[in-house]
Amino acid sequence: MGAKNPFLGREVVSRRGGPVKEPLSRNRIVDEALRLLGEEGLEGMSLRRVAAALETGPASLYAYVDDLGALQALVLDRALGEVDLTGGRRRAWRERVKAVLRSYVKVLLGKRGLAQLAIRGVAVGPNALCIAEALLEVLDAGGLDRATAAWSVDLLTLYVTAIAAEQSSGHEPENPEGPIAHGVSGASAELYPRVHAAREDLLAGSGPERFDWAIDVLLNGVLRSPRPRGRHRKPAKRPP
Amino acid sequence: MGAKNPFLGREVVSRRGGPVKEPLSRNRIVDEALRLLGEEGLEGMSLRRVAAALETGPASLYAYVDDLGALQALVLDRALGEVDLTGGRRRAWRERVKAVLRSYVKVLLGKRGLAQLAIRGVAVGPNALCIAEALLEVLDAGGLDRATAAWSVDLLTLYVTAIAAEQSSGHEPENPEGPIAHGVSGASAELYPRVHAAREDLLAGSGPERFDWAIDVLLNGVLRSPRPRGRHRKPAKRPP
DNA sequence: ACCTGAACACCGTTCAAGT
DNA sequence: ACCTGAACACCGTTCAAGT
Repeated sequence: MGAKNPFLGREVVSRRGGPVKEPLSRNRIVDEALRLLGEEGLEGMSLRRVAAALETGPASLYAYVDDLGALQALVLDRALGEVDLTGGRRRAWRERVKAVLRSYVKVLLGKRGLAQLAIRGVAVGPNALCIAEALLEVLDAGGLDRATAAWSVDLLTLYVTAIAAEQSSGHEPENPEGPIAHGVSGASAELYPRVHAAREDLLAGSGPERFDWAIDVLLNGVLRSPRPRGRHRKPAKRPP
Repeated sequence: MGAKNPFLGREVVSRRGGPVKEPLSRNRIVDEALRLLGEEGLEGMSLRRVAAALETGPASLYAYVDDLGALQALVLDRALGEVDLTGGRRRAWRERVKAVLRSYVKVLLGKRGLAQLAIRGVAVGPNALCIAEALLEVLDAGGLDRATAAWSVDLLTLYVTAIAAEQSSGHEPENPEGPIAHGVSGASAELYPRVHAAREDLLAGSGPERFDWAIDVLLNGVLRSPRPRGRHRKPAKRPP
């Protein structure tokens, strides 16, 4: 430890005596987990790896986080904070919905394991609620009745999450554009004549093209479908 | 081993000499894995448990199955063979589409871990192709052009899988109707006024009600949206 | 050549023993 | 009271040593 280059390493912060590790906190844990998720994918974000990156043992994390599932939910919601909810305030409402949803997929595809994480278990953290709030506002501005708007938020976010997960599975390690292409283009003309005939259409179009088409389909459908008749479940009195 | 009750146990099949275990086969492995999936859920379907149930070591399975992912794909496709593709031949095409998709969700929700398995990684096995084939046929009968029909199959199956996974996460162990209800009904009126105001609508409706509404939305949307413009990617010549 | 026991490198979670 | 090393009960996968 004698003559070390002072520009290397950063143990300058050390004081004589005990270690000076920044104390653990839920925030630091989620930060580190999100970084690991982006760099190593969903499988790489293990409690043990997060703990190791924070220079502690895996048991220490349980003081701040209930279990792996809770950490995953926290990480997902942290990431969802990056979604742009403005949607370009001046544009037509349909374009604003599209803008928000496009930002949503962009965020989900921006970190390696994020879309896979989002597709298991719907997001319900504060940032997910902000997204629902923003979508409800825009759909309301578009003139949808409240019941239709509410169910539409569910439909739109569920579909967008699903399409992000599908696309991100193609981005992963090997697999030239995912396993779908391989399965479809290998479909025999005798057994699957229609799949075979439509194979070019099935594989046609880039990600954004299909995404835009799908969102238009969903919005057109929502606008032309009758108001949902689902009876409200009053949580107050329950039947005996 | 002297005087045993001959009606207990079933080692009557044993012959002197070696063991008489039915030989392993890919079929037996997939059967056993599917059974475990239904009884123990997705996490319970491990290679080691499947091997133990077949009275062998985990390494033995690798002669018949590439890895866990391959086994999961085989199990999923095996299960998809139960989907009813007839859709009631005499009905109107929209009802036939709905019938096939309803059978699809029913199958996915029929075994505990199946929907969770389906949502990770789109199905591309022979039975999945049969479903695509059947849907293409009905959509063709409905007068959709080939490109729209092709993209619609993707949209419909992706959404139906996603909704099954969402519903099945509610069916799991604890959680009174899933985490969504808890997150939404706890949304504060100050931070999320619209979510708060719409909370009854967001939670209203049974599974089938929302499913039927969503399928109508998708079909209405598909019928009223312009033909997708996505250029075909000819696999022959690629740009330099 | 085929099969597999044992080993390897990981997991999430618990808990007793430390401070 | 808080923290955590070590242990527990699992994983998927590999491979050498058997037949």
